[in-house]
Amino acid sequence: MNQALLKAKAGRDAPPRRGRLPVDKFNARRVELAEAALATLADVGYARTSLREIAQKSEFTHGVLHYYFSDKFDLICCSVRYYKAKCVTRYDQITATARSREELLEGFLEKLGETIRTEAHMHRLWYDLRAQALFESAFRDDVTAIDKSLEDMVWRIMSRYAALGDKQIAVSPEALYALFDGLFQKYLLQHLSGDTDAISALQSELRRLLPMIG
Amino acid sequence: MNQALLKAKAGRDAPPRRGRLPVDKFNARRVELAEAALATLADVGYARTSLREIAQKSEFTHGVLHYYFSDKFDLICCSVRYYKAKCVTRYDQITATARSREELLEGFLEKLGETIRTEAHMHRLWYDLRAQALFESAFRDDVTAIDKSLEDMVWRIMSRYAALGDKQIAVSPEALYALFDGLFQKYLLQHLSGDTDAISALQSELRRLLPMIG
DNA sequence: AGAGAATCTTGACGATTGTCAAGAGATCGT
DNA sequence: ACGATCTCTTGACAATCGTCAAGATTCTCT
Repeated sequence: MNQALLKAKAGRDAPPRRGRLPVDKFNARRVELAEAALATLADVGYARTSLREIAQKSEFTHGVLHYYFSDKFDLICCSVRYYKAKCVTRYDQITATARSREELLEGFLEKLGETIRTEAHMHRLWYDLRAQALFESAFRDDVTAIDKSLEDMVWRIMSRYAALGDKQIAVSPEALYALFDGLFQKYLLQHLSGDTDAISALQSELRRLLPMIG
Repeated sequence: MNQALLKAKAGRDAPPRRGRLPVDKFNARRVELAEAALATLADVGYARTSLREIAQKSEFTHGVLHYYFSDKFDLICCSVRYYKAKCVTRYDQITATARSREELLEGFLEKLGETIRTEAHMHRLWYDLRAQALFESAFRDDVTAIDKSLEDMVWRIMSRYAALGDKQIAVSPEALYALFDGLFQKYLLQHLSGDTDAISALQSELRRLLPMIG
């Protein structure tokens, strides 16, 4: 067992220094296992996520998790950080290319509906982890950072939308994100409950709302 | 062991028929244990709430929980329903007595700050349970009902606020609740993270927002 | 090819979990 | 006061949990 590695694992943020060379291979496997952890979290929720179930979603056995992570917490924290990158660029394409308010609005709503339809489990993972941060201080910094980047994402979309209409945004970034997030969470629950109209209800709610805000 | 009781426990909603008389005493103890469950959920979160820890917060031992509830799920569902009644009347007093927009706004913000300061653990319990409902369908009906009654509560406050200024509310009840809820959750996390300015930040955010909405 | 390091599997450990059965204690009608 | 019923405790169970150590396997470099 590599002693330098263990030290790196203990400190939960520094990139691990390997004895030999392939530090990328090591990190690649960490990411691979983090993805398995995210899949498990999305499937059964934080409360019922176990290391053995995570390992079962990877191509390894449960013992390997303690080779790449110091403990369960380290693994889940790493997964949460990895999750962050996947969220925040979802609407950048449509924001950059849309040439009218209508085009931006409809493109955004289309993407929004699609992500609820196809990634609902990933989204509920996020709300679960954010709730865990209310109890577990080790999650708070990461969760707050993700929240902030989502807020920024929403603000970017709305800024472009307002600019296309030569308008000003009427509310603060916090309030805007709170509004979007609260609505998203509500209709996500409806969608997961089997309500087939949930997505279109969210879309028409936002179609009414956005012109009022900016 | 009472067979009729067991049957009542199996069906998770019907009021249990007892062999003898004191059906109220039976329900009173259920409520007592549900309160211990809520205290545990507020303390450690859903993921780490165990029956033994719940019993430890009551004056009984863990075995009694299976006398009053068919299983852990039944207990937590019952606790969630009991929780509902405690939330929705918090602002009724100030809504009824306030004689001006200013008085209502400041009274509301005062109560809001107070409940974050003194009942933060209870509030995080709610966000945890609502996240669990995204995974566990057995929670969904209760959670949706509680969400609705909170939405109604917010709408009542805002309606009164708008009426005192002879104005109309500019948004839908869903959007209004989403906005309040999203902001509340954000600043609750800040408050629990040790940010002593979180409450006043929420208050000034709402002070700016409410006059715009109605 | 062979030595040594890196990677992964296996199996075990102590602790904790939900559940339940057996029985002790309390309470009630008679 | 006694017997029946309700209430609660105790202790056990099988399962599952995170963790870790020992060893098998694979990879890498000379």
